[in-house]
Formats: sequence, structure tokens, C-alpha cells
Amino acid sequence: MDITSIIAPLNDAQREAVTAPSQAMLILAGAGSGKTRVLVHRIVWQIQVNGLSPQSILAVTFTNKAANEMRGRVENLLDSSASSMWIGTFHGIAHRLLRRHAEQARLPKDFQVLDSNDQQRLIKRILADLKIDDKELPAKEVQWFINEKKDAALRSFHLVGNEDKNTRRFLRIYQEYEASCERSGVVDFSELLLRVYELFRDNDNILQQYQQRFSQIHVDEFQDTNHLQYAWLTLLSPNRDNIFVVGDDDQAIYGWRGAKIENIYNFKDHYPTHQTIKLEQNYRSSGAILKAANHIIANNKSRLGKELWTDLPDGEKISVYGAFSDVDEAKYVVDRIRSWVEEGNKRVDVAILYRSNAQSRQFEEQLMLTKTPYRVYGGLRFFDRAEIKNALAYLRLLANRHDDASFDRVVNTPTRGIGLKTIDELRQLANSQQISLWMAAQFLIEQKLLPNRAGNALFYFLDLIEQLAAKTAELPLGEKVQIVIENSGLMAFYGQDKVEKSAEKIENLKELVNAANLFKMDVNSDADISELSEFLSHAALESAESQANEFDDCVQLMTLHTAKGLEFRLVFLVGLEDGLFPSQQSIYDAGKLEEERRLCYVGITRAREKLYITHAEKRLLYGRETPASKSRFLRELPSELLEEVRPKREVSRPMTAKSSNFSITNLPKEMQSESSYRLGQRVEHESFGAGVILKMEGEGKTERALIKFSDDSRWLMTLYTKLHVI
DNA sequence: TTGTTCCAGCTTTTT
DNA sequence: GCTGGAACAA
Repeated sequence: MDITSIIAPLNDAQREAVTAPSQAMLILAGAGSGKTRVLVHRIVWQIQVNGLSPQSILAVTFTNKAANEMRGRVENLLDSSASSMWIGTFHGIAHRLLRRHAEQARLPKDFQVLDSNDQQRLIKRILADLKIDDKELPAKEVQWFINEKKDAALRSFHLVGNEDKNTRRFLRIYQEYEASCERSGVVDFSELLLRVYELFRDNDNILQQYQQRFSQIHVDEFQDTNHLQYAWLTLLSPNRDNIFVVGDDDQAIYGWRGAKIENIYNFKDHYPTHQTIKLEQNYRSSGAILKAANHIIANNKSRLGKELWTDLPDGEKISVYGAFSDVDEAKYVVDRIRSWVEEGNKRVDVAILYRSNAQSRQFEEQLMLTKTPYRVYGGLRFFDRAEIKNALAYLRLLANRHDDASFDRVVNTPTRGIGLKTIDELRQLANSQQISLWMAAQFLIEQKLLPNRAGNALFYFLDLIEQLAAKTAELPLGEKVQIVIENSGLMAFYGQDKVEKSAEKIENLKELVNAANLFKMDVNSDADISELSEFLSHAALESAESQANEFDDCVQLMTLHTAKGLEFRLVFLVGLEDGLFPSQQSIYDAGKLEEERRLCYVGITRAREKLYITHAEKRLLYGRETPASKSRFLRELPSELLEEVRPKREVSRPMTAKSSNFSITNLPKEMQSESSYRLGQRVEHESFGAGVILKMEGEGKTERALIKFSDDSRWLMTLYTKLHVI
């Protein structure tokens, strides 16, 4: 046994964490401080030094990517397969447990997973059935409510008798939703976790089996765990002495999705014999970048407290560019990328990070204009595309006729003459009899209760599914998928000329066949289910990114949320404006604002060598031009770390009287306004102090001026603002 | 029943 | 500015 390879690459704090005795351990790992490394080395340490068997290791993450990376690195260090370890996402592990114990969890053997889109569709349908106006009660809100309750381990019957008016409004829908899922044999994401929690809670023998099996429990990104995930861990570790959690409260950015940052704050109290180790040495970023990050996050009040440091030199200052518009901002960024590439650097090392997806457009446009290869993350994922979901819905119907969500989706896709009226009738019957749509359809056909045309069309559809099922029953998965796509008419449907991007859709369908061909059953899955069911679950649980271009040399575009866990040599943090980042909805809520600040901290710490921060004075928002001002986060950064980059094309520097005269006379006519103010004029505002007029727009009532004050520029309506010309 | 046009609405999204 | 859904006409 060679322990040097396990501990040699570690610094003191990391080594202390890895070699600590078995107990409750909280590793507070700052950005770039080697948290995955600590987890990986800890697992290998437990096996090679403490002699634990791989089966006794449980390691949970939030993303498939993180789980795969961890498994790979463990295998590397261990130099053997880690396939007998349970390393996976919370949802993946829940799924595996439920397959194993479907009966005790009161689930059908071949239950399927409903992703959040499916869930929303189902809720919409229920709202329609209950004649509730979608405008009055948006499906999204109901979905949010249901998931929130499930995350708190509350089923609809727990809420019966609840006096809260808001709760009563949702209760009926929640009940219908539960019943519908039950009938269809499907579980949504929250349900996966809740079922496992109930399985453990109600079946002592099963719980004990896993308590004994998992002698060491490892949790990644602990700050993102929700109530249910935490409850799970508590059940699995009754003595609270064998749990090794890694997290960073400063990077908790999923509170809006139910993550409970309190889980990490309260760890000390809930795990009395715990040890906390802080990893504060950062191996990623330059000194200047780290100082900025520390500075920002220090403004948050509720923190466990950590300060990153580095051996690396300060490096370049952070460049700040105040653009005139979103277009100007994009041009600037793309121009900087161009020189970066000209200096011989790679595009893959560059990331443009923004707060909301809509911001990517301007950058894409400029990148396209300059023919710079780029890749936008977080768009539609492969398994989320409509054509793929349709194909999967057919396959799901083959596996389970009573899957209402799938039935609903493809009964008339491609169109085959089954219209709203017929479907309405189906729903009514299904509702009143509490049966599946499939059964309702059978009944209506048998009893000849439908007009001829509709009845025939519906019969044709049921027959199609039965035929497909019979025909493909014995075929390998890939061929099954192939035949279903062909015979369902989907291939022909998407092949029509009038379908937009038809070539791409056909490609995707082919790719699905390909994926099915390559799909291998989980060797460890001892559950007795078909390959098809397993493939369908895989599609729901691992909605993999579209694979293409991954290895090309492209500039990376993504939201700040997506960027968590990644690093780039060169980072552009764009759109640092109040209302955008921090987002408008967060500005007046102290808690939300702190989460936004953590997001900013995450963004800054993605950069290794050089960070650019940009903001624009106006931008197109929802197709409308909107003025914007510098983000409070940008103003929180100390000026000695920053280097203001002056805009090139228009007046921006405060000018002396001499130079201002000069520049005004040289301005094109249309820019010389009739108003009492002029470009370059020095003015005084009663609260903002002295400033210089940089830009004018509009006239009369709509006239506004962009004025640069000592610490900020703002647009002011000249008619309504008292300005004294100096 | 199907295809078109018009209108409201809009963060972030691991599973 | 783009999307999804509802209200229309064919």
C-alpha cells in the first residue's frame, strides 16, 4: 500500500482533511482550493489505508458531470475500477434504490421518471381539467408549490385541514397531480427523493441494511442540499459520525430552488462531534482576482467566514469597460478575444459569463460577424428537444400504456385527425372514472361512443402502439427505437420541407437511435427491468448536453450558474448593471441580494489570469431600449484593483474647458442640440455633485443627458433635473 | 380538424 | 425579440 501517492500532492489543510479519523467532517472549501481532490483522496484513503471495502463507500453529488469526474479520478488514483462504489447524483442514487425496492416503495416495477417539462405539462393539463384559468394560477406556480411541499416531505394529505388560504388554493391540484402520477406510474424529480426518504423511514430493515452497508458517506456541494436530501443523510448516518461533507457557503447560489444554506450553517450544532477544516489556499486565480473576490464576498453578513489566499503574484489588474450600449459591450469583448487569440492563445480558455441567457444574443452576433467559433451552454439539451421527447413518448407508451403524459403528447403528433374535442372527451372519461387515457380510449372505441371519423383515428393510434409493441418486443434497443421513429410517422413528419430546421431534427432522431445502440445497461443494476425502461430513465435523469463541438477550440458562453465549478484563463463578466446583475427581483430583498453577491463571487473566481468586467449605459431589454447604471457589485470593488478602460469611439473623459470647446465645434451637426446643455459641459447636481455631460439624446420633454459624476455615470432627464452649469 | 396570426410575458435551472 | 398559447379562418 503506497500512501505517499495519496497524501504527497496535498497541502497541510487538505492532508488533515483526507487523513482525519472517521467522524463528522465539514470541509469548507473555497473556490479553487481543491475540494474535488480532497474528496477523491479521502475516498481512496479510506479504502487503501483504512481497509474499507469499495461497496461501503457512498458519494453523492448534484450533477452527473461531477459524479462522473469523481468516479474517474478515484479510479485513476486507485488504479482499479470503482464500479462497486455508489458514486452518483442524489437523484441517480434515489432512482437506483427505488428500482431495487420498488415494491416496498409502492411503485410499479417499471415506473418512469417525469422531468420538469413533463411535470409542467401534466400540471397544465390538470389545471385545464379542473377548469382553472392558467392566467389566474400559472402552472409554473403550481409546480413550484408542489415541489416545495415535496422537498419539505409534505404530501397532499398532510395539508388537508390547513387553514392557510394559499395552501387551500393549491391543495386540490396537488391531490389530482398525485393521483395522476400514481395512475401513470411516473415519479417526478422531487418524488424520487421523497420516496426514498419514506422508504427509509417506513422500512426499518431496509434502512438498517444501508446504514450498515455505507460505512462512509461523502457529500459534494453540501451548501446546495435541500431539506429532504439532508434528512436522507441523517437517516443513513444515525450516529452522525461517518459523514464527510464538502461545501462552500459563499458559493450557495441555488436558494431559489430550495437549497437550504442553513444545512451548512447548522452543521456544527447538528453534528456535535464534528471537525471543521477550511481550505483557503487557492490554486487557480491571480492575486488581484482573489483580492477582488474576497472584497466582494466580505459584504455579505451571513457567512461562516473564509479568506482565500494564493502564492501566485497579483498579476494584471481587473479591466473595467463601461460601454455605451449592449452592442458596444459585445464589440469590445469580441475585440479583446480577437487580440487574445492573435497573441497565440486558445479560444477554449475564454469564457463570457452573464446573468441571464437572453444576454448571449449580442455576443453571439458579434462572434458570428467576426467568424469566431463559440459554444453556448445551457440551451436546449439533447433529451429536451421536442422531436426527441416525442420519440421517447412513443417508447414510453410501449413500456407502459397508462403513461398519460406520453399519451397526451403523441396521440396527435404527427397529426392524425384526433382533435381537441376527442381528446377532451377522453380526459373527461378518464377523470370521472379515475382511469388512464389509454383505458378511456379503449372504452370509447369499444362502446362506439365517438363519431366515426374520430373513432377510427383513435383506433388507428391504439392499434399503432400495439403493433409497434408486438413487432419490436424481441428486438435490440437500437432497432426498437429505429422502428418506432419510422412507423410512428415522426421521421416523415420532421422530414417535410415546411418543418423548420428539419435537417437538424432528423439528425437528432438519428442520434437518438445511435444513443440507443450504444446504451449499456448499468452492470450493477440488479433490478429486474427491461433495457427500454432503463434507457428511458437514463434519458430523464441524464439529459446530456448536445455532444457536438465539445472539443473544438471555441469561446465559451454561459450563465454564471452554469459556470460554477469551471475555470478559464480569461473571463469576461458582462452586464454588471443594477437590475440585471443583481437582478431586479433581488434588489430589495437582503437575502436574495446576498445570493446574487455570491453569484458574483462565483463569477470572479472562475478567472485564472485575467478578468474583464463590463457594463453598458443602455441596452435592449425585451426589444426595448433601457437605460442602465453600473452595478452595486462593481462599485463595491476597490479601485486599486481596477483599471478603467476608456471607451474609444465617443466622448467619455471629463474635459477641461478648452478641450470641450474644441470637441463641440468638431461634432457633427445632428449632435449639437438646441437645448441649454452641451456635450462636454461641466454641471453640478445637488446630490451627485459635479459632472460632465458625455452624451445627449432626444429633445424637449424626452431630452436626457448622460452625465459622468465622480464615481458613476447616469442618464438624467434634463427637463426634470436641476443642473447648474459650472 | 388544421394551419395561421396575434398577443402577453419574460431570472438563474444541477436532476 | 422570441416563444407559447389562444383565438381565428379555411
